[in-house]
Amino acid sequence: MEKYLSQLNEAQLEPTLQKDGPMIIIAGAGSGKTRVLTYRIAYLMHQGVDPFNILSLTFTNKAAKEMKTRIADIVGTSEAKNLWMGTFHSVFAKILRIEADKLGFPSNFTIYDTQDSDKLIGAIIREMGLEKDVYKTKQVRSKISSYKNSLITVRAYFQNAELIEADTMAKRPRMGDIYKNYVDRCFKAGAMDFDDLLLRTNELLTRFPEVLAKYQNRFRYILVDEYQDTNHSQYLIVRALSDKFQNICVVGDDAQSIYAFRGANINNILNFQKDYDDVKVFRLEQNYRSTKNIVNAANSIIDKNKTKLEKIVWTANDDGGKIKVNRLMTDGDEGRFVASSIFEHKMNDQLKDNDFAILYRTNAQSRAMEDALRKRGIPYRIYGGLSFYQRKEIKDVLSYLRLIINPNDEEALKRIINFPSRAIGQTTVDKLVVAANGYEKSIFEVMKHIDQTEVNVNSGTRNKLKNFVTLIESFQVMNQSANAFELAEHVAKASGIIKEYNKESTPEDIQRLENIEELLNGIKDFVEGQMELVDATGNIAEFLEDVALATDLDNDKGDDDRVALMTIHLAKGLEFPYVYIVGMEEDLFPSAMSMNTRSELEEERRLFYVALTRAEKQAYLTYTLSRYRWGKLIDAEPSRFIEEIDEQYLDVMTPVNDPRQNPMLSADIFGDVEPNHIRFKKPITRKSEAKTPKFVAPKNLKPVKKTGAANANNFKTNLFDGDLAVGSIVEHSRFGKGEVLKLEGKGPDTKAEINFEHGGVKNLLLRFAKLDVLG
DNA sequence: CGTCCGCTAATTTTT
DNA sequence: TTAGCGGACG
Repeated sequence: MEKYLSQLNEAQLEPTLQKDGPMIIIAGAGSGKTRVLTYRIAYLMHQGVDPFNILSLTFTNKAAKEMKTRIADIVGTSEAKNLWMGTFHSVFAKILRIEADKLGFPSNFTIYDTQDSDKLIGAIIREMGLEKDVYKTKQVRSKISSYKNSLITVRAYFQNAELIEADTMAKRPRMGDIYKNYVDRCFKAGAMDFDDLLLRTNELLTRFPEVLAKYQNRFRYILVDEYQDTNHSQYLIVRALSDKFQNICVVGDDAQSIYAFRGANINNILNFQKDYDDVKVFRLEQNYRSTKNIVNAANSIIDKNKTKLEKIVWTANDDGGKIKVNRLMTDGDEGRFVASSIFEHKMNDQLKDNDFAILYRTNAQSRAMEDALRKRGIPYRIYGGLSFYQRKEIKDVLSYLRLIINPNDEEALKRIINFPSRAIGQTTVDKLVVAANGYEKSIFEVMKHIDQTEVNVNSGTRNKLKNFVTLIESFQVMNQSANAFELAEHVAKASGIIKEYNKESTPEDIQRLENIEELLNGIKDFVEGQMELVDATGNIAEFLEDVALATDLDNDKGDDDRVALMTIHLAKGLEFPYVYIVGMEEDLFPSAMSMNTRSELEEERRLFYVALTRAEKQAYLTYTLSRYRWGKLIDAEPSRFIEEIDEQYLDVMTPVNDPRQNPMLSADIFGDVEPNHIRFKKPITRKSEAKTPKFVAPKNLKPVKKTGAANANNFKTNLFDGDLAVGSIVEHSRFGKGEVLKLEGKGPDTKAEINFEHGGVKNLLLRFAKLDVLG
């Protein structure tokens, strides 16, 4: 143990050795807080605290896993195994499964993801006959989510005249009824959404004092990481559980609070000292990660915020290079600039691809970056966005598995009852839903006893419904004896999903089959991994829980050498030698939606602070003069955040008085020439940008691994009128070969009438059509 | 009941 | 610029 403790500096050692009582560690970016947390837990165990009595809550499952591994290295694997460690959601999902019956839930309750919630809310709005333009599904969902995060239950809502008044004023007087229906339907389906995992935990701890006492006694030492991002619901859970022993250690950085939009309350960390008696306060202010220039620049930014805890982050590291600021003409140029720059660094400084990260405010910005990296043959990996588990084919397979575990799962059932097609249409499903609501049973129950119900369907449909029930029940029988992998493989085949995608061999279908195969492999890995664990069964239910709460980051093996692309939110907690922060423009960053109030703007500023402090050696900022948004070129202005950085830490590469100067850029505009040998052939104008063929991403990119070079071949470029003439022979990925009959219009807006061998005569806009010219 | 087609809204961030 | 939804038709 001493060996490890000697690795800590004075400021880190103090909180590590502080065993009892409430404490807060205010930890600046890159100050080694993970190390402190890790060693503190190890030290607690070294001091004789039973790992069963330690609860550690982290922000991602990956963080938990890493911490556990590091602790295992110090105290031994068998001891580390007994620690409770994970995200709020995963830890309390586990507890809720144990205590589910008290709340009237089955222990195998389903966890609804956002998509499931949206579908259910949409269905309820439709069933209630409300106008979908007034009651927008996503708005309603986020409203319900914020109620839940503030512990406003349906009953509390209806008792709160102010809330009702507010919703009425907002022209949504039925909000409360939708909320009630949503909660009822989730309950009946045996399902909890993300917010329920916290809300129901609170309900459990409040309504059942003996349960609270049980977990208070169990979790004698509680640690919470990223405390600045906890919401009210999480705050109350932590308070309740720590109330008896008061051995509560929270770690966080108010300057990195970036999840207010999801209910996080920065006051939780600002007010911690008021919540407990005799709080010990520790500060970690030395940054070990970044250069002086980066640390100081970041400090000069966060200084602009009014709401903050005082702390001074400093570093003993080298000055390093100043932060480079580059202006580009368009987002396409921005991508090419970043790709060139990465390419140069790799060559000149002997760096690896995973030394680089490209960070952006919105997921939509990844496209331009991808295109440029792919052209350059630089391998990359996109984090976030549409995750693997949200893909249609994957969700379909998972829905079968979900239904096996919990046949009341309404969203899973609706998804697959007619996929693959069983001739059970919307009309029939609507009737079933009505009946289910009437009988206060789940849809599956109604189907099971269809002959004893009043549901008005003909005998043919009746049989189809019975067949579906039989199919699911046969899977359930198999689940008694088979492991998760055997079951999933059987389901994929017997449900007809595999056959469905084997029908035609379009590239999309092939991709989908590959994805399903990858899912099955994942399940296999999971089963094998579970064999080693004591308290795990290898059952499909456990796999589904992992999936429901997994984030894209959690699945990262971290072993491949690729440039990382992700939103700044996702980058929190990570570090990279070279960081490119792109799209530094007003209305984009800070986002146009976040400039209404001071607190929103301050959150954007903290987000920028997070972005900048990811960089170890060098940070780049880029912005453009115009950017494609909604398919149109929109003028852009540089972000106010650039100006807010003290200029002594900046290297402005493209001064404002010289709009075209940009030596790196020209290389890629006209082809992939080595950056150092380029000369401008033409001034860079919008026209030359337009002439650059734009790559069109395929419908289904390989989800997890993406190598630029590997995919480059199959792309079809978008055509312009000059490329085609009447009589040209073209090929389309779906319609096959065809002859151009007529051309109409100019430039990218050209319309072409083409007679295809599959599909006959079609009118296509060249701007969108994916065509190859054959002759 | 299923498929095709055209309209519309989305782009803030996610456990 | 695209995905997703609803309406029309077979």
